[in-house]
Amino acid sequence: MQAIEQGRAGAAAAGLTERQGAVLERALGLLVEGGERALTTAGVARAANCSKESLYKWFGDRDGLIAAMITYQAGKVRTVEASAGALTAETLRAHLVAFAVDLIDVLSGDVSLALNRLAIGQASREGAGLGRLLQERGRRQIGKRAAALLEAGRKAKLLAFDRADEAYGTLYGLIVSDMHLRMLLGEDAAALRKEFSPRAEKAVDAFLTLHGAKR
Amino acid sequence: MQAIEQGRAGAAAAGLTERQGAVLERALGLLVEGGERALTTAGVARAANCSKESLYKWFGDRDGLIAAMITYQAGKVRTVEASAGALTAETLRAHLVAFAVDLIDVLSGDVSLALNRLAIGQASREGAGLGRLLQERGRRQIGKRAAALLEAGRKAKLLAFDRADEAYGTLYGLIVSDMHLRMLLGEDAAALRKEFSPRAEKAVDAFLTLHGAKR
DNA sequence: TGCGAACCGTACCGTACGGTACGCATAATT
DNA sequence: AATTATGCGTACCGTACGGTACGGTTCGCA
Repeated sequence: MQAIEQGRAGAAAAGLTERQGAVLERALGLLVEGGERALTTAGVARAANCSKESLYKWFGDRDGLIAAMITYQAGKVRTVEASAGALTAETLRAHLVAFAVDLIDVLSGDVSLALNRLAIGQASREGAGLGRLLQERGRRQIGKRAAALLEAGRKAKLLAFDRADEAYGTLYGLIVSDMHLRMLLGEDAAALRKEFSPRAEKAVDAFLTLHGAKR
Repeated sequence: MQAIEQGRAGAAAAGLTERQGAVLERALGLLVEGGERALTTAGVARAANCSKESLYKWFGDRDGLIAAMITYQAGKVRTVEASAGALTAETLRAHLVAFAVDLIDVLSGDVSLALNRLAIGQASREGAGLGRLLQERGRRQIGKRAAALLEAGRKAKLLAFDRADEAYGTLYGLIVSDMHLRMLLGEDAAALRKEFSPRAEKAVDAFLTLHGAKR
């Protein structure tokens, strides 16, 4: 588990007061606990011991509050930088397996699932603004890490592919398959995550079969 | 495009009046058009020229209406049975590519996306009842077809795998990757589908590289 | 010590929804 | 022809939510 949660970094990164960060934290808690229906302005105000007036002053709008929640949560997720040391076939494989485990950990997290459900629910109206926000903010860190890893593998002549994004898509599909959707639909995330553990190495091996250069 | 839509089959399959099927059709239209917020009992009654009282008599509840919509829609999707003829490497590959295209067609359909969004939105509360319903009803047909195809391929000694469900998971991941989630989050489904077309064969080739016996 | 800004708690308003009840028309049945 | 069932249209009720306004309080600052 290398995805680090830093308590106040999310607030600072988004240019928010510590108090506002605490409010967003409580809002995320409400969302995780009871879904979108629990995310009412009155409920957030009550849970965070602040007034609705402050909520509207700080975030402008209910959608602004949600957007701030997404940005705040994305700011909390930090991924380890790829080690710049020498890359062998074994270390590459280990890094890929670690990436797979971290990816599943992130996708199966309570807050991640709740925010994805919320954004998907709002996707029909409002032109997918929250969806894009979630996609960009959320995938940026994890995607950057994968891209760096793949690029390093290619530079070390351990991987072979034409386009890095396509290779990443293949890796992603092999790792995730339909697990994310099933979790979003309500299947027990913990059970699926446990069931996945032995599959991580298989997925990486499949990816190396497809894109490994020295096999 | 081999997923066939049969007008009244959905109604008959679910034991519904033709009139009730028409009502569900309008309800699906409303849902596709405006998302969950447009799916109000008054709106359905107005759009379908029926009374709210009839809605409650027929479907009991708003959730009952939604469940009926899912069942009705699932009853409309029929997939072609795998041709029982001789299976060569070329015909197997062609069947797999056709399956990939059909799978993306189904997943990117307006109604499918709308129902998935709805079920995901309701997944937090109510113990994932709609989610399971959608998963079982929706995946049954397409999954059965894939299983038959894979099993036939193994029997013809063209494919090699230990567990059919794991192989199917691999195939699914290679085909879909994160396209489904991106569409659910609001990315333009038509654009993604067009972008996917050339990738279908690559996905199948990758699957055959992993599980093809004669390579 | 006096002042102003920020903010909490609460009350309030308009709206919209789920669900129910009633009056009336239409069609089938006896 | 009379009766019954079905169902449409509408009105209604209770509730809950988003958003706004107001009085009182705390805290920093001069």
